Amino acid sequence: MMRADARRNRERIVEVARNSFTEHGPGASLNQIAQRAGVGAGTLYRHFPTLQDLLVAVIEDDVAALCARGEALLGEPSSGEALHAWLRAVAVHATAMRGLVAREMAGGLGGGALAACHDQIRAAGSALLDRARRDGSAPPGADIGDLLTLANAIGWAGEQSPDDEHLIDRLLALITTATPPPPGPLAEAHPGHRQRPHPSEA
Amino acid sequence: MMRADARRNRERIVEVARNSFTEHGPGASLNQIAQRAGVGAGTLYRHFPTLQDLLVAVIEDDVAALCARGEALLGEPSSGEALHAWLRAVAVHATAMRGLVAREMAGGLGGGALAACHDQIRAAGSALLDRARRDGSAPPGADIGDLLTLANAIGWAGEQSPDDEHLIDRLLALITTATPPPPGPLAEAHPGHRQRPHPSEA
DNA sequence: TGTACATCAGTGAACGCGCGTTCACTGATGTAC
DNA sequence: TGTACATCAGTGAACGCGCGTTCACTGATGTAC
Repeated sequence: MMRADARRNRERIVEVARNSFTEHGPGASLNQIAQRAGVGAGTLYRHFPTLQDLLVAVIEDDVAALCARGEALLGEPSSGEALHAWLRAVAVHATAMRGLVAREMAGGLGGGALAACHDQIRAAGSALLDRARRDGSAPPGADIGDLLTLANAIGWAGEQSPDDEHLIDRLLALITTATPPPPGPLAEAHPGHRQRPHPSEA
Repeated sequence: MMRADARRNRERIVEVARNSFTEHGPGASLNQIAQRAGVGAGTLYRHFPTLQDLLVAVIEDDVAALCARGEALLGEPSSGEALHAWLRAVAVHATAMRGLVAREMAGGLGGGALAACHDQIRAAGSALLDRARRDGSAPPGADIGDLLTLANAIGWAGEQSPDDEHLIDRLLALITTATPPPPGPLAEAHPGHRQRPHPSEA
């Protein structure tokens, strides 16, 4: 069994690491993570011998959350809005994943746990995209891999301009598969969002 | 006047720096740049006292090239395709700019030369977007700043997957303002590209 | 044109720094009785 | 329940490394005559 203090430390390290990757991207310092988690550097290495191990631990939670969100959104009446909402969640919450993908793809290592995460996300997205396709609210040519890549890229852009809260929403609105967000308080805050059909379609 | 060897060295440093930023992103090593350029570290600092100076030097060329391209594309018959082609150029060629924007925005410094670059790019894009708007081949709600941000994000995604040559084209095709690329050999290579209207529009 | 010289660009070893990583040692925890 | 003990998680100083940056010195270049 795992000792109680070991489990506590492990959890705290993962939590701090998530924040650090969010804040500093892939350049986050492991020594600093250990310090902020209140453990010695050696403790971090006991739990996560390689950087990849730590990244995977951080990501696994995100992946599980995104998959659960996707499952829930399958119950949403509008299949187009469900897909849109899920892509938004990917853009907002996949920060650590971006760092990981960047590093690991660069290193060419891959790693089994990584591939598993990738497949799970892809499966969740495929379910939403297929449903939207059957409803005709997504073009049959759209690829789930490309949509995920684009959502990640938009999330990256959002990180570059943390002060622009609505940037991610505006960029998502530029994607062809995105249905316009439902009217509501959000629409008031974005003058850029069109609620009426485009003149060229009239 | 500038000594001949000084000018040669300066040019070589900028050229090597561009490659290094392309290859390693913002994490490129200045010592390594100096070494690859065949100069001592001090020489690099004589020409570019701060990292920002070096980045600006690299970017100025890119900015000029993109502005020239934009100018030329204003003569293109299809305003929608012209905008699309220009955004593609931004995505492909603005690597160093991405590194700069990421660093400088993070540092909050800004810098006059930087702002000037930003304004030039924005002006070139605005001209193309306005023309497309008048033709009805771009939605009036689209913002040139957002389109540039999205093009940059797509370029970032392209760098993460350097093996997927057509990724940038496929992602650009997902943008609402993008007109489909003209039929040709490229279309053959991208089964994902639709040439006929979307079923939901029929 | 040829030469002597002053200027200033170029050099690269050296510095301090924070990084990732290790490892001999300490001590908290869970277990056996 | 209480205690003695073995296990193994935690510690953090220390290491080597490459980074950005500096600076006393060297030498190539452009200029004046």
